[in-house]
Amino acid sequence: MESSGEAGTYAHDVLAVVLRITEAVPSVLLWQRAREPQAGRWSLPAGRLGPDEDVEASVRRHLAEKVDLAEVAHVEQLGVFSDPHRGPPPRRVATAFLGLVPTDADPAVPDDTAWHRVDALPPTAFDHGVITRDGLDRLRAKLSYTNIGFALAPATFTVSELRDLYAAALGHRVSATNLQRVLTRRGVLVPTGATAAPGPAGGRPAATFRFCEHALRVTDPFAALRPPGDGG
Amino acid sequence: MESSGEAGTYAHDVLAVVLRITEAVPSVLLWQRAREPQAGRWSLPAGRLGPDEDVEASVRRHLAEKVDLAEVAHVEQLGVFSDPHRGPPPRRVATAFLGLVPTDADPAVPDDTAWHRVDALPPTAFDHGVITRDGLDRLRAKLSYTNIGFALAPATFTVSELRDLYAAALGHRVSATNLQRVLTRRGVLVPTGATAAPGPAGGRPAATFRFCEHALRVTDPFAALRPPGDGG
DNA sequence: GCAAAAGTGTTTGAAGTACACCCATGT
DNA sequence: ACATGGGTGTACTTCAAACACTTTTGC
Repeated sequence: MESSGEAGTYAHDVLAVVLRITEAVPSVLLWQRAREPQAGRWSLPAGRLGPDEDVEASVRRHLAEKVDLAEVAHVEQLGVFSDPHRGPPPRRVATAFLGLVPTDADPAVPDDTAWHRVDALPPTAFDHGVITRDGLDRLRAKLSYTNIGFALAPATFTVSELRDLYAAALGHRVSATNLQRVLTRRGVLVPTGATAAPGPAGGRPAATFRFCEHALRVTDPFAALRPPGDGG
Repeated sequence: MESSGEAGTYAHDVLAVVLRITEAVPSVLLWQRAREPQAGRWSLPAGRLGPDEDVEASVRRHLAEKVDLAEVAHVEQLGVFSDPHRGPPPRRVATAFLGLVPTDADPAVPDDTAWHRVDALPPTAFDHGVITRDGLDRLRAKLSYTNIGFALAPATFTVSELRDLYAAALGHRVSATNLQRVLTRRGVLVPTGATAAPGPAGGRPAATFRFCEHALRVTDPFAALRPPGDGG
């Protein structure tokens, strides 16, 4: 048992929506609660904020218990969830993060932990279903105006493979032709020079690419109201 | 004096970057600390998260002590600031918000509180300078792809007046011609039918407009990778 | 009439979608 | 040969910036 602490102080949790594209659909990393509260339901990886770390360091520390951190290609803050009744007392405040894992990493996970398709979530604990949805919305938005794809894609890939990743994440068809042009114009894709072998049915060998940078960059900063003399 | 509370719990603060365009420049609402820590320095409006409120309710409650809440046209979460050394012990975690006040409101503020131009901030307490910058960056970004201008503009206005607001907030020249076309095309401006009287130097009377909605709406959701058959 | 400010028309360019067509490989 | 998938070329659309020109006022 734990007491509720001094008046005006709250346990602060950090939690992570870790997404990965699997089987042409986004999946989120969840673990099944063995004990109350909410035994049997599925939770996002989470943990208590420690005294000598900020929330980002904390979420990385806790994530390391569920996945190899080296395979989490990007982490960013989603926001604070603080409804006083978001869980049973004592009251907890949580800072949520979005984490992304490339498809070529297949991190080992503990027995109680598994990837779940976001379109068919199992019963989730507390507000974790809502938070997962927020994470996916953030990813979808940023695919359009940043290079965040680097965190979903393998080290090298063909445009077709990348197209499938984007289509899975966005939930709608994506044209390989246009995807290549958009990302090339923005300078986020670099050809490796190598080509991939065709499949068993034949076809022209595909050129392979990689992302130029592996840090988040906004590639389409504003659609309108740019400073004068800035092109357009 | 206050103790540091039970291990693993932290005081949670909420604070607000309240912005308003004054004298053709963005200003932020700050109050001067009378007591240690950081006596004499200027702080963002802030307060402790209460036991029965979420962070947004809390920031509204604390803001009400500094400004008339009815004059804050928009509030949104910026993020969590949690560096263990962002202030003196005991450690405090803070959720920051952005608040916007229209130019036609001139809220009464307490004696210790004043608007300060963001381009000439006085010495700020803790990390409040950085947080202020974050708030301004958020405002600038959203001016381009949302209708957030409604929260800066008076109830009705001419396009010239609106142009001056946008230019002040963005920090660069804005063309009234193009501003009107962009906002009209997006359906965020509505003509009132009335016209404003010309100034003493003459000139054609300006038509007046108002914002169609007074809730935040994303008007330019994605520049690229839209679903097929969605125009383009 | 003239200056000042508002507003419209039009040109230019960039970005993105759609689609036709060519290329390289396997069987 | 021909099917299969990869890639380029190009037309079309939308959006927004730039700028010339017209409109309506005060003096």
